[in-house]
Amino acid sequence: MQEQTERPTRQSGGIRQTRIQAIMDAAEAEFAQSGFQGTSVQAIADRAHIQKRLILYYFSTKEDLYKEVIERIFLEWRNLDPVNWQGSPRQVIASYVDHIFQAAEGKPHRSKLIVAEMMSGGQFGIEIMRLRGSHRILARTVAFLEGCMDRGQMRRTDAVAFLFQIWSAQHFYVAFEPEVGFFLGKPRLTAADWQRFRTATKEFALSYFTPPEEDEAP
Amino acid sequence: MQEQTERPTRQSGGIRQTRIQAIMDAAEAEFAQSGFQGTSVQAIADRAHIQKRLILYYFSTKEDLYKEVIERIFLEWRNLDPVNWQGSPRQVIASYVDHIFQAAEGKPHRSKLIVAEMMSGGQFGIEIMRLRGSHRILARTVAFLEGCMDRGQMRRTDAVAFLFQIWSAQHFYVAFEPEVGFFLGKPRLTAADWQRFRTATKEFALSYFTPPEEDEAP
DNA sequence: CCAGCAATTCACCAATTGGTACATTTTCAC
DNA sequence: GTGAAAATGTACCAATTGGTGAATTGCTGG
Repeated sequence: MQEQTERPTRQSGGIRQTRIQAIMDAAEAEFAQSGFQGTSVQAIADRAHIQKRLILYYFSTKEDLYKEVIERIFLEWRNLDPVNWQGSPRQVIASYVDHIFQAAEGKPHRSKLIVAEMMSGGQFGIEIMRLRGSHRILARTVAFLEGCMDRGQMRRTDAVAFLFQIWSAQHFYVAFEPEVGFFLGKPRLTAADWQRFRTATKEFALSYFTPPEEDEAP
Repeated sequence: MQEQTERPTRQSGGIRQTRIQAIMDAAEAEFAQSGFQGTSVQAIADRAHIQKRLILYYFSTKEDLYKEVIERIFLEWRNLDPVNWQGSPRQVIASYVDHIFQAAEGKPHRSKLIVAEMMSGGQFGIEIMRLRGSHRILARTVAFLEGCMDRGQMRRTDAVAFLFQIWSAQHFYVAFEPEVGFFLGKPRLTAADWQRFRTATKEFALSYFTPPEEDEAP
């Protein structure tokens, strides 16, 4: 990835990075709401309280901005992925679910933007995943799960589908917040609601594993 | 709603219904791909091989068309919802999962469009659900599940979250087809892939229920 | 203090947007 | 057939789209 190969390359004060971050934050929210085609540069400018021209100064095209926003998301997601893999399988999975739900609750835009990107074909997102070798992350996690199965710690099942089931729950609660809220009779989900569904998802995932030892803390 | 209170109200030949269906089909696909804001009337016209003017003749505004497309989706979904509720709980749930996955696989646009609508706030979709009293469908299904729990046929759990888990899987495979395909090393999901994930989702759902009687066919 | 570059603003472009006015052609009950 | 409504085509509208040129402001090192 070309970190420094921006437009006006030189060394730069903090202003540059500040602006870029502000623009990308605003773009993330707008793209998440209306997708790439549905988002105008003007809308991003309005949200960032900035001149439209400035956006096209820092990012030469709307597409460039979009790509960099997506790239940033995948970059951040990578960090919270394997969750160290320490502790018992149950602890690892519980921690994994907690982490991705926490990320989704804290920055719902990120999750929504990826959903929008995939729904419109996912060409940019897939390209980045390809470059990053994202399939390795999945392969590693699947290997971990199948190891658990081999050792009799986990009920045998389709490991890939098992992972997708967890991912899908996270994306669902973010993307369908209005609908979930409607069914719950409230306009927005509260922290308690999020905890409820995170717990339920964790319970589902853990139901595949053999019960904990007596000396293991919940 | 007002079925006949269209624009040119009179009785009308088959041409009218044919055109309207063609327009709505094209609109469904375009809206699903790019959302409401991101879809131009021209794009819909191109896909339907029709003049743009004609779309605004049958539907006075883009928003009208959008609303009617959404309404049609909810209308069709309602039909395949309760699945008669006949047979053992296991059979009912298995049939339920089969039906919604079959619907998603057959008409992925419908599912994607609802996702897009919810991500952009869901104002139109929620309004329609409110008018239709969609919460009743959920309540009825939840009651069914809790009845199963009371009778000891199902492991006790959060019934609402259980249902959401099934819904989320369906939406996930539709919306994330490019990503799922990437992980599977293929551009698009085959019928076999769909069957794989449908089976996995069914297996997950059924794992909450007590094992079948010996005399029950799988 | 000022040269030089980064940051910002103003004005503008052609193309496209959703939508309309109006003329013309098809359709169809009588 | 005929008349009237429905369906379609042509031309157009003001507003917005992504993007550019060039001038202006602000900052910082020498």
